[in-house]
Amino acid sequence: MRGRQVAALLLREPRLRWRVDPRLPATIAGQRVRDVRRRAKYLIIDLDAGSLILHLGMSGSLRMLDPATPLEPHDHYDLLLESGRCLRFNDPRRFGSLLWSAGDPADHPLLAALGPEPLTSAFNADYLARRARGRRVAIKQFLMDQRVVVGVGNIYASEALYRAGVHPRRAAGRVSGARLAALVEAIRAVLGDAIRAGGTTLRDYVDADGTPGYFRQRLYVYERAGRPCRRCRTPVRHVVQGQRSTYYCPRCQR
DNA sequence: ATGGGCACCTGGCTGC
DNA sequence: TGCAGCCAGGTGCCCA
Repeated sequence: MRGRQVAALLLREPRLRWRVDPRLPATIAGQRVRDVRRRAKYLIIDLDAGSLILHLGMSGSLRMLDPATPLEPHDHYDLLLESGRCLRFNDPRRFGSLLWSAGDPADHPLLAALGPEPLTSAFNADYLARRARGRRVAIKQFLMDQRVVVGVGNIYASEALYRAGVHPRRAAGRVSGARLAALVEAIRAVLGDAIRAGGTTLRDYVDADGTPGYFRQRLYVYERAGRPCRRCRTPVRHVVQGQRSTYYCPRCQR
């Protein structure tokens, strides 16, 4: 997409997580794509006069295809390029978003308070200890708080806690410095491993080429309730925290 | 400031 | 075969 010009935005269904501004197609038509990048789970498409901020939510996907490709249910918008290609967004649950930022997207309200990227040096044991101090929220929910660290979703939170040997219900402020350091490394490792495996396909996730991710086979606890812990054979437990499923080994995680 | 719960929405699966 | 109930990869917002 880089260097191409936006020919049009075809907005079929503006009712996404936030209603897409009906003036957006007129705003971006004719602008050149200066860069395509990512911050947390937001995709940022920098144009001449501002940036598009996209999010896939739980069920969203983007495909680069020929604009003549027949529409499928939940194809909510097409970003047409002057090159003749088309970026098509599909999202059954409509938890995804399409926003416009006229200034620096880092200052956009949704991005301004985000925590560090987990694979950078800014995310380290000292940082995590400082943020966790005094916090009584469960460590699992703390790790999923995007103001603390971005990118750790429901699957990888459980997996990282397992790898670090930390009980998901322990108060964030009561996890020792050594264990927080182990958590930093566990988060880095699990995200790296998952990325190398192409992601985790639970049901229907596929990458831009249509390839599923193979990390599901390497999950230690997620969706393994009742099955033996791979390390100690104790049955994996399932609990609910903040309306989200959590999986852990009661023997390996303290 | 913090923590907890709800909201947004559709589809797929299970069990009766 | 139909249908109610439950669950799902995210995360902002409101209230106590």
